[in-house]
Amino acid sequence: MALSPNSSSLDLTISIPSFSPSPSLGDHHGMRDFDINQTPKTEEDRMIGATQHVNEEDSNSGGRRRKKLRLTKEQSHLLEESFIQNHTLTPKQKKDLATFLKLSQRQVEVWFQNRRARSKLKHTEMECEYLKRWFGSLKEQNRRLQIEVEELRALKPSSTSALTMCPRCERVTDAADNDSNAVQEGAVLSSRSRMTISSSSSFC
DNA sequence: GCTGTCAATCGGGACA
DNA sequence: TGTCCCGATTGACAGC
Repeated sequence: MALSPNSSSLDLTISIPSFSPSPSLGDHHGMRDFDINQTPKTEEDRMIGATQHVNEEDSNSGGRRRKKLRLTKEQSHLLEESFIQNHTLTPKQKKDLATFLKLSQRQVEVWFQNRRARSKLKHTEMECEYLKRWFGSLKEQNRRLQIEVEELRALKPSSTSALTMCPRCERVTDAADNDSNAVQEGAVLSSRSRMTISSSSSFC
């Protein structure tokens, strides 16, 4: 397969197996979309190709049996390349691509829709993985902090009961020592200290 | 036989 | 109102 820069004069060799249109399967109520299993009505619609084939039983069974179309490697590859460039197609791009690939515009449209869906699903799965790992690290961090808290409590049981910060000078005092006004100079507020901030009481 | 993949279908929302 | 797109689902098929 060779691609020239000018899309209108692409030099692409795609193997298109002989195409046999499906027999018309009658009126499908409420069906708005192009049905690949129906007889193509226009020249463009007749461009449906790829590996589509007709099962003779279909026309006899009476039921509408969908045939599985497999795009050729070349078709998939070119569609993929187009998708990398643009996740959505303009009507002209769609028409050109369909003509070039000898597919119907509807097939190209469907391929892009499904491709976008797969792309989104993949992205969501990656996001899920990321969030799982993040959750794991947060759990681990939480576990470490809890151990740290336990260690601090073990060091001085009375001081971890309640620390209070003076709203004016923002110094931290031990509630247990409040009566004696033992103010901790330059105490640093951190996650390691369990404290309550009182807005009404003044210590200074 | 089961399972995964993927083209096609369906119903519905958004928008010009 | 027609067209386009999306999400959910179906169904054919391939690989195991």
